[in-house]
Amino acid sequence: MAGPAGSRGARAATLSDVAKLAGVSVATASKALNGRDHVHSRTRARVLEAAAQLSFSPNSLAQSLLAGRSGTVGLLTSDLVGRFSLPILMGAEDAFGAGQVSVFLCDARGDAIRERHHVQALVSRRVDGLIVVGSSTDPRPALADGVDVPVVYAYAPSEAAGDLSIVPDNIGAGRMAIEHLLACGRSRIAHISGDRDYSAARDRVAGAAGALEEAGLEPVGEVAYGTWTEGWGRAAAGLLLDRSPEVDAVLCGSDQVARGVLDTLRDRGRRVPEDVAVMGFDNWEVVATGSRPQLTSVDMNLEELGRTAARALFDAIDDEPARGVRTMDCRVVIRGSTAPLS
Amino acid sequence: MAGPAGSRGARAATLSDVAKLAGVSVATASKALNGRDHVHSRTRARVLEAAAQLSFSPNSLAQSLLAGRSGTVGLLTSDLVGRFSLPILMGAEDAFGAGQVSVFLCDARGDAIRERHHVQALVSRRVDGLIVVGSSTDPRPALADGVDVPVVYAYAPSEAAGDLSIVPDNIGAGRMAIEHLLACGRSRIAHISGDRDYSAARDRVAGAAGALEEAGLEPVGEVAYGTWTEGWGRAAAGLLLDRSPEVDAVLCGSDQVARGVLDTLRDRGRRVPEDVAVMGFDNWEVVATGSRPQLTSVDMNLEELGRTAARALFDAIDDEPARGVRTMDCRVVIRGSTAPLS
DNA sequence: GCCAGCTCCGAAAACCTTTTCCGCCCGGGA
DNA sequence: TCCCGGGCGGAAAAGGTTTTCGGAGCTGGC
Repeated sequence: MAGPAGSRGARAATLSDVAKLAGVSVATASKALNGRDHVHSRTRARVLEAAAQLSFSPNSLAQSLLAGRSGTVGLLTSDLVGRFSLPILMGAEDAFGAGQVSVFLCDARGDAIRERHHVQALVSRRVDGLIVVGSSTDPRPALADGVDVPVVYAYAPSEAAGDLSIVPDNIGAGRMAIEHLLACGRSRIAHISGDRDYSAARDRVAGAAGALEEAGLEPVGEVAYGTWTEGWGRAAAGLLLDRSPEVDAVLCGSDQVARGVLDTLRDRGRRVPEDVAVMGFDNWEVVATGSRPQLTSVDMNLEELGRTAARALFDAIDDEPARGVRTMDCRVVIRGSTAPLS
Repeated sequence: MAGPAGSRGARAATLSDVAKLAGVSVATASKALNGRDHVHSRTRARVLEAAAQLSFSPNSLAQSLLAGRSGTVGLLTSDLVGRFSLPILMGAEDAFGAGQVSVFLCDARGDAIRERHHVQALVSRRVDGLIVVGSSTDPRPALADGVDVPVVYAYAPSEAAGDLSIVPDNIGAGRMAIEHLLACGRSRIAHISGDRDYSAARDRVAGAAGALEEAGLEPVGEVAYGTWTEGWGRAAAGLLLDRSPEVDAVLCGSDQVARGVLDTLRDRGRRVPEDVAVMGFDNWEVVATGSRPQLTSVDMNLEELGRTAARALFDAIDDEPARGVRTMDCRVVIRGSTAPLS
């Protein structure tokens, strides 16, 4: 059933088992399996045959021990449950998987103790590097000293200037969003944001304000800060329509807020996008495509951010360390909730 | 700056470095650090001091090599992007994290080749066990033979009867949902499901049908199969109201479908929950709490499922293997969209 | 026939830790 | 003073792999 390799519990075949079966030394078996020179093709074939027969799988622990590199990295998230860690994680996993690197996943659940604990374990396992994924774009404390492997911070930058961090360009994103609305011919643009305590919210607002000002336009009303929820979107939109009924576009702090805004607009009989254009943030696929009309949104390219972080970590491992904060461009994904004024 | 341990690139301190600094042999150093007997307390203190000074961290690779177990497990998902893998993964990570087990995360992206590749890598890294997380509750092929570590299948059961699988009890969930609606005094209950190709959809329907029959009730209309989207929910609800306006409760295949149903009910002037109760499935927090009214939903307890899978894997590693399919109970989370008829 | 040179293979060290077993030294008792 | 025992520390092996270096065997040329 389980093939000639024997069933579960049988000790895994080792290189010297293979060598014995092939009638050669371990050294020769190693060279044969690794494609080294100075092995006769007949011998090589015999070794390969023996290895296949025993379903030999080289022990990476031994290889790593000898090589001084484990071919593993640690991915340390502070909040897996959040929506932003996952795509980053996927991008990183993707980039590493291609390069034969295995990934240790650790979730600190926002707890510093737990984080130290995980870091300690990873160091002990001799990971070649570490990616630290934050749960918001606010700067976070650097890892404790004594971690002498390369570290790349993703999403949340490190507070220490000497570290390398990869973050989305939220200022540019705010600018981009406004530019899209302007391109749609809108000029009375309001901004319903999310939680003011998040730098992501403030940065987007700053970018948007900059773009408006450059276009010589005044924002409609104050920027409305609140929470990242549909409920807030509904409430803030109601207030907005009461105070500034002339509004012809609403930029929202997140897709959820935008959903709430859409709800209120529909209740008040405003057509989207004909009367009012609505734009979200984060491009959360199911939310953005589930709404009526589908939601134009800004995508932070988080998967690409994860891939970039992974590549940066590769470089750092290969002794080409970088430092500072690198920002990644966002992109506007256009759907039905924004359209040119006719 | 980086402390006495030396900066990045300096070879990590080894046990013999510690021994040398403490003026003892490696054997003694090992015993001292591991709390073994036959070490004088003065000696032990000296060793501990030396270890701290060098910020010594034992090399897990060497330990694993010697011990014959690595203290690592593989978590193999077929679809990380899906909504169901993540909670399972978190539960498992949680259960393992408590022990001293590290988790390798691999995403096969639904590709069998990629999956084999990952399994091969994990075997080579000598993981002590494997959890395979499927993307739907439909049975999936077992891992290839030749994997001689324990494997637990989560969410999607293995097709091979000898394997151990942990899956949510969707039949029971369907039953539970109906029982809740009955308890609310509803008797004209329709079911708008998701994609018929998913056993999750069919199982929930079967459970719901059984509960209705036991209550001596006829379902309102046929079960409507479609897709797992808001759009489908809106469309199906429209049809339902046209054909069976007497309906007083709608059980939906997912929270997204339920959102769509809520939309249509609102458009048609039906009050929820006064006129019609609506119930979702999956208890997707942001979706369920973002809607108006908030959505009663069935939670599959996926995090608990992940924890259970992890514990089962522990048992299997400790030579207490189990087999067959174990189902996990679901639970109803009651919110505003269902309430007793007044 | 002998030697040079090339091809192929094997012995051994290295990576780092744990554990077993042995030996040393010191104190106490005869 | 001698012996014994107990307490403490050290040498060495084991775990599996890679690499280096040396050596064996064979062929071809003189």
